[in-house]
Amino acid sequence: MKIETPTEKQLNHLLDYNIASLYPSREFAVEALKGGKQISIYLGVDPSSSNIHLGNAVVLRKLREFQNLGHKIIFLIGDFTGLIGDPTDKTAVRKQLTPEEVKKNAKTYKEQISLLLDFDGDNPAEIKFNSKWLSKLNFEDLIGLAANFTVQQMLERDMFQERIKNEKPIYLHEFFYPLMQAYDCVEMNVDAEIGGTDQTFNMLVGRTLMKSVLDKEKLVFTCPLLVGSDGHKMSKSLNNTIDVFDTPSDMYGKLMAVKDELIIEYLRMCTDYGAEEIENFREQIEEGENPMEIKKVLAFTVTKFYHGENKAQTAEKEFERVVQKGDTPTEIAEVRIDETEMNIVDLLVRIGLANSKAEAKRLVNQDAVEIDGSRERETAALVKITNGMIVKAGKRKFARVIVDGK
RNA sequence: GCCGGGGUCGCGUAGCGGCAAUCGCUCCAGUCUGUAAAACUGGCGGCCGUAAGGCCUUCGUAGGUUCGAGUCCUACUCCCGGCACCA
Repeated sequence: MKIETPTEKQLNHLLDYNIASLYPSREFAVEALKGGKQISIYLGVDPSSSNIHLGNAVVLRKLREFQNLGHKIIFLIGDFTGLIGDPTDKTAVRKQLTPEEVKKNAKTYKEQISLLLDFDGDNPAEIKFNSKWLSKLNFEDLIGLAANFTVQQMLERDMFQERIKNEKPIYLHEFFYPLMQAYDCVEMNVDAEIGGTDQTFNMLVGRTLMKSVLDKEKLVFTCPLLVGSDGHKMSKSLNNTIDVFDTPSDMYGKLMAVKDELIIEYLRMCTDYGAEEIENFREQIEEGENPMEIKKVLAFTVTKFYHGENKAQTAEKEFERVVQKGDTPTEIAEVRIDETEMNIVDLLVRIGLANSKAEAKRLVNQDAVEIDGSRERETAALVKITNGMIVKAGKRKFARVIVDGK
């Protein structure tokens, strides 16, 4: 199928921006893409977590770029591979998902990636599930597949080397993961695959297989990995992800919590700002501009991308009010109480601002508790309960007390 | 099957038979600032007590020894490594 020939600029952006490496080579990719011929490119994702985060979004946005240029996008949900567990970058063996978990996670994916890929229009992205073909393979097929690779090739993988060194187990089934992923490519007969740099090995196994089975040179694009807001690997277990489904204020707040040193990296990987604009931001920070201001641009831009301008603005105003100025948020949880007077510690537990009395006391002793704006320092204090009273514990925990008159 | 290592606060760890129990991370709070960034300080099992303090519960499970057990013994259980068996 013919599509419009990309401009030099589009092509360069596509192949250089937020791309870590290209296989077999950049020249090969240029050749494949400049002719105005539609290629099919896919991204495979394990439904191991139900949330798509900004790290996943880097790759998805790159896919969108391909889509906008007229290329065919396939989003493959690894509902079958998820059952086995990708051994990638795990020192220990990954927990295998139950079919229920896989199903549940896969379900929410489409909604989330609709924010990033176009599922309508005349070139809609397509979703596929690899259980469709992988579950049909029999043992004979599997052996045939496995015969394309040597154990040495599999063991080449850094992570396996690491495990051998540390005397950690490598289970046989872990070799099947790249094999299955490779089979996905063959089955879909795609022209290209994209993924994070952590997927390089798996994607290259697919390249090898396509070459030997279909005599086809599959293009492989790897995207750099976005680090979490704290600078560590972005991972759900480290609790440092920013999810595309986060509420606007959460998203905005989490982005503001990104370390200063990561601002530029986040701008480059999570926004549509071009290289010159980002260079501009970098210079501004270097010249002494308050990084906070740039971070607000980042937070706003990203929040706007996922939630729209209005909600992003609301989130920004809320952040300025609550966090920067220390005011009360507009939305506060309400708690009904039918007492007229309560000990401060009991009150904190009752309205859910503390999990235990000991914790509540700690908060009071740490000067973290305010009632209607005045700080409460005595754990023995009795508090008169008044309707609409606002209790604050720490910077972010608020509750409004509603007197439940009987 | 045999040998060895291990299961302690969310995670990772320390712990001569004698203090809810080390350290790092996360986390929470305060100060400051420029934000929920950075830095600094403090906290981080529960209940009672204004407090000093008291009590209770916790180191895989169940027993035992002991004035006293995370620490010693026995059984069980789960995890990890090696060897053996096997082709």
